[in-house]
Amino acid sequence: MTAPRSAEQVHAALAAQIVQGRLAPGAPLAETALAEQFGLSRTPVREALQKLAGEGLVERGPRRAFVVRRMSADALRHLFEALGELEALCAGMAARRMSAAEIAMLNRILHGDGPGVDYADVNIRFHDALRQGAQNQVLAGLLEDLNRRSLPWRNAQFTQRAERIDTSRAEHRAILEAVTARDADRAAALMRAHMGAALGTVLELIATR
Amino acid sequence: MTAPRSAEQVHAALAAQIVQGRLAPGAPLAETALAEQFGLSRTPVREALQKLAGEGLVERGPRRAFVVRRMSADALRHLFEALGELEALCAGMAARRMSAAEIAMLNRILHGDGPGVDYADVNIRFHDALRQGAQNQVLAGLLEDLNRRSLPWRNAQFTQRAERIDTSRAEHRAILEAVTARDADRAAALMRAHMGAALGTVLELIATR
DNA sequence: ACTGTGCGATATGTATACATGTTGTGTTGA
DNA sequence: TCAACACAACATGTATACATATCGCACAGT
Repeated sequence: MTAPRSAEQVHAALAAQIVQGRLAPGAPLAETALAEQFGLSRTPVREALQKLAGEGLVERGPRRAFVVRRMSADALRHLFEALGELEALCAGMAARRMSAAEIAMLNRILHGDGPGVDYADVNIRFHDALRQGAQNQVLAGLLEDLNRRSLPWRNAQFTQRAERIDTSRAEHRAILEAVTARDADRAAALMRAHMGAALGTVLELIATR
Repeated sequence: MTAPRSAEQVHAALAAQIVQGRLAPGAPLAETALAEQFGLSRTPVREALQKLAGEGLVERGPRRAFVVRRMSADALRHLFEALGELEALCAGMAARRMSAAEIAMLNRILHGDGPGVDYADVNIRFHDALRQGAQNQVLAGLLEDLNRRSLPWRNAQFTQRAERIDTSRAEHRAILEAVTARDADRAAALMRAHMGAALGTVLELIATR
């Protein structure tokens, strides 16, 4: 592992560590320590931390120090609700706007997968395709942002239960059907329910911890 | 007016100038020149520029220099569409969740003001109250963000035509009625139409420029 | 005359030194 | 013994000096 050589690489490295949960919420991010760790001066480290703060992955703690962002149960609910509503919004828009070729691609993502492809991959590609299908770069950017911010908590439980995965697959197929039928309202409602179910289990797991 | 937190003051000053249109899209923001202008070193200026870039008010041009963000017609449409959809989403949620007291306050904002209050103020307070009424800090934050990003173009035409203001007032009252009736779908649809009308005129004005 | 290469200027990226503010601890007084 | 004040240590905020890359211009060669 070659040491990062620029502010952007420091940013990417820290973001990855936070998203993967290798840096727990509340963990201090002292500029001097990180600079020494990355073999750089404080300046690019500072720059990376400020960018992370702007993205909501990091916040200021006591002593104006940067710490990995902590979120209250309420804040988490708000984040997950926003994520679900925006995904639903995009699904509805995608049902109206996706081309036949794009819908065919969506179909291939869900059904064309052999046994070698795991659910997590299909899940990401399915949601990505719908985001693109909404044909609004601003909404896509917002969703990407919310996804990053929620990943640390969604990754807290790595292994989805098998029955939940089966249910999710069925929900994906139902959304695809609604999109194929150009039924925007149904696509949005199904996506809202899908996200609510998926994120609800995460919330429960976090609450019981 | 030199106070501590110089970087934040530079950020606020530049953001205000960009939002007010005093810095035109594409205008170069050289670090050295700004540092001299503010009587500071490049470090806090740099910090402010990076924060502005994270907020989408500034982008990188040739020579890696910062310039005031330019937006294509498509990007502007996407931004305005996202703004309208999120406002509609919040309006629907607010119709379900606002307390009676909050709705009464909304009523006072629209009807309780004398002729001395201008439309722009009422408009801002009305939309703010609805955003708060949705009771989701994340969505409120996203909307605040999109508002900032769109302000440079919304402010391009300072004076609303009188007939448009009257129409907007009527639309506000209709939304308030829907919220009072707890009709989320109607509130959302009315808000979507309201935003579409308000932003549509801006888009036309910019296109004909 | 046009094009390609090389050099120079200028702005950004990085490193380091200095200023400042906060916090924790130790000492002193009641 | 407890509380309050002062000092010291460490972290962030700012300034400055240095490194590096990119763009424009000029000159030379075809």
